[in-house]
Amino acid sequence: MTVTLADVAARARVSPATVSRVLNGNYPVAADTRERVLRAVDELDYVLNGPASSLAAATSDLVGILVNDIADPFFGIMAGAAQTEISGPGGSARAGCEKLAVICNTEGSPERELTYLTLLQRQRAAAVVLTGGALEDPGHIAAMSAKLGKLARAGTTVVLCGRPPMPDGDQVLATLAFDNRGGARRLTEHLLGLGHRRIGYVAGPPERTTTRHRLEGHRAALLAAGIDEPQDRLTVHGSYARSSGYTATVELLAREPGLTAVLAANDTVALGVCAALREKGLRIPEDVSVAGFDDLPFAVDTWPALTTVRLPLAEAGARAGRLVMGKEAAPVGGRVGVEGELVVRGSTGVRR
Amino acid sequence: MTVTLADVAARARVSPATVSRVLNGNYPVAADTRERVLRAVDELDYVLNGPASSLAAATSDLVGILVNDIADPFFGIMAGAAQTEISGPGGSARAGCEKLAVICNTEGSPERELTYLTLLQRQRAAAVVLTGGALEDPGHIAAMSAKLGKLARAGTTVVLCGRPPMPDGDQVLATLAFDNRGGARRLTEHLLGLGHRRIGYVAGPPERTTTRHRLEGHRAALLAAGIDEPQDRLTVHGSYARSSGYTATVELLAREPGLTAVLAANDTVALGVCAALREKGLRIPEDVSVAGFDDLPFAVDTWPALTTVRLPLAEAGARAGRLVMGKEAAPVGGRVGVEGELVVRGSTGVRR
DNA sequence: TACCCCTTAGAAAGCGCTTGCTGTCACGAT
DNA sequence: ATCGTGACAGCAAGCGCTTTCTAAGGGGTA
Repeated sequence: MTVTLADVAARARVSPATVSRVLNGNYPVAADTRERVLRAVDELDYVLNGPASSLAAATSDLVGILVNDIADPFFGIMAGAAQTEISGPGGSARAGCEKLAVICNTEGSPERELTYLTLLQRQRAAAVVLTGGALEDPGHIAAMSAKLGKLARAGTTVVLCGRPPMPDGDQVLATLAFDNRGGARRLTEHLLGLGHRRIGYVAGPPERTTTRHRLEGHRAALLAAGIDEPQDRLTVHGSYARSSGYTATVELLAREPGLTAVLAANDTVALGVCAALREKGLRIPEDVSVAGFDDLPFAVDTWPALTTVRLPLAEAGARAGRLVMGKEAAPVGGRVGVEGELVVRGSTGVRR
Repeated sequence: MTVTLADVAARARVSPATVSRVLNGNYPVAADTRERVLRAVDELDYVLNGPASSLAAATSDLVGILVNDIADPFFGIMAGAAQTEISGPGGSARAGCEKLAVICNTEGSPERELTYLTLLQRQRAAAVVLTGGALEDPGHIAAMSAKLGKLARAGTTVVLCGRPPMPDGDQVLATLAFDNRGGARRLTEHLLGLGHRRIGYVAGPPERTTTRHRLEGHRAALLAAGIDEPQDRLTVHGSYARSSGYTATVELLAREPGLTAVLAANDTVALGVCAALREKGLRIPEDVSVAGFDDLPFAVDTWPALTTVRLPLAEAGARAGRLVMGKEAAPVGGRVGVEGELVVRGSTGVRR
């Protein structure tokens, strides 16, 4: 029913071994033989049996990209860039041997993260890129570390992108970590420079490293400016969703009606913050300044446009893709810091 | 080096066949034997060899989801919902047999679309979901049709989501087609109802069916209202990117300074339209009304909020996932129309 | 002319799993 | 006591490919 290597071999009047070698191109085959084989492949419309090939060769051309939430452009942009780089040209010398770069959506669930890793391990994936902030839970970190270790030992290359380094980094080829602390710090300094002193902070989920790092940067800036009142009062945790920004802002305003600025966990959350403020009749930035984080594409289109910290998501994703494919040498130590750039737009202004 | 089925069998003191049956759960195995096997699996930390299993069983647990641009939430939302449904609970009775639902980013390229399909075919994928508008090119349609036919014959289930039906639909289990025509028509009628007569249209790439359908709906509404001047003058084609909306609006304004409304190919393009108008000093909606399409999450956060047509992306994606997994029976004829709902917000107003 | 080496093709042994078929055993029915 | 039957377990034959090893030819060199 389905065409096999043997069929192609018969048609080209060579042995299966020769067909395999033509297809893989890693063994000398005379030009006219190759020609004949390729013609047969074409005529029979032959498609290699991936599982059989992976079994025999003990490797596969599958590359996994794990993301927390693919509906969020933050991950979509990184994943897309990584995928382009991985399955793009130059990935490997021989034609017809493209990598199958696939995106796996963990929905932020630690279990699903591990499940996907197991599934990729089962498929003997050639490489894996993990994106997005990690969970702080020690149990999960240990489980991830163990799982990544197994993958690495089985020959799978692992790269982390936009995620803090593993405690014991030797399972991982390279880590691209965003400088969330520094970015948040610069953002808060910007606000302080505009005269703001009562600054609300809508943080992300407390169990994520990204949340903690951004919050730490924020607090460090406040502390450096001599503002050391108990900041917990002006910090509200939530999710990375827009609705979280809305709810948190209502809460913050109740706690401190004299708020003159609100910092959001990210741009999406900032949208919710703006909506809540507007609903209360507060003008942005005249009454309250607002800032986000990430600089997602829509940040420039809100009104006023969002002041934020630009993270080079596409560049980082692409670099992760190149690293994991060995197109680019891994840096010594395997760790690369990725800076965020403060982008000042209309949503922040001097304190009135 | 790596643990195999035989190792597990030895440890549990049963035959490999028994281990396989425990793992697959499709054959009676005595409770204590099963227990022993599972313990051995656990102790040895055994992970099934996917390729070997797929080869022997002639099926795999891979499910592909093709999207045009994963950085675009339009696709991210659909793909995420589909993936959740596919790899989620209830997908199959037996544990440890989750589907590996993966997203493949074609970047809108016909070649990459076919390449991914071949790659999935090579992996003997269990199912494939194709999202997003198709290309109008007859050559490509024929190639796709042929490829999908081969997949279907090889046992791969195919579902189209947010994409027009294939000309000869028997390769496909089901098609969820968005009613782009109807949505665009209602949107234009809304504008006409507000008194607008000079309506610019920023269309998407001419080679995509989505573009054509939306444009057809728009023109049908105009025609029904007795506006039959050569509409080409007020239509500009571009991409589905924000920048396209900006450029096109500049062009439209040059062609017709008396414009009182602009319809965009989608919400993202509408953002660019708004930016261009604002830059020209035109107020929205007082001077010019603007509307988008899709109702992406950010549409409510622009200022003013975007009037648009809501497409139930998550629902459609989820349904496609359920259909392709056989969790839901395919409708007779295999075709399902998905309606868009007009959502009126602040960006459209009566003509001044 | 004899020898060696290089190039290219084939034979065949797996890779690790699934599954049809063949036992084996215990039990109730005859 | 005998046989049929149902419930499990094992044997062994592949699934379609890769790759090592071996063989065959075809110059070049001495």
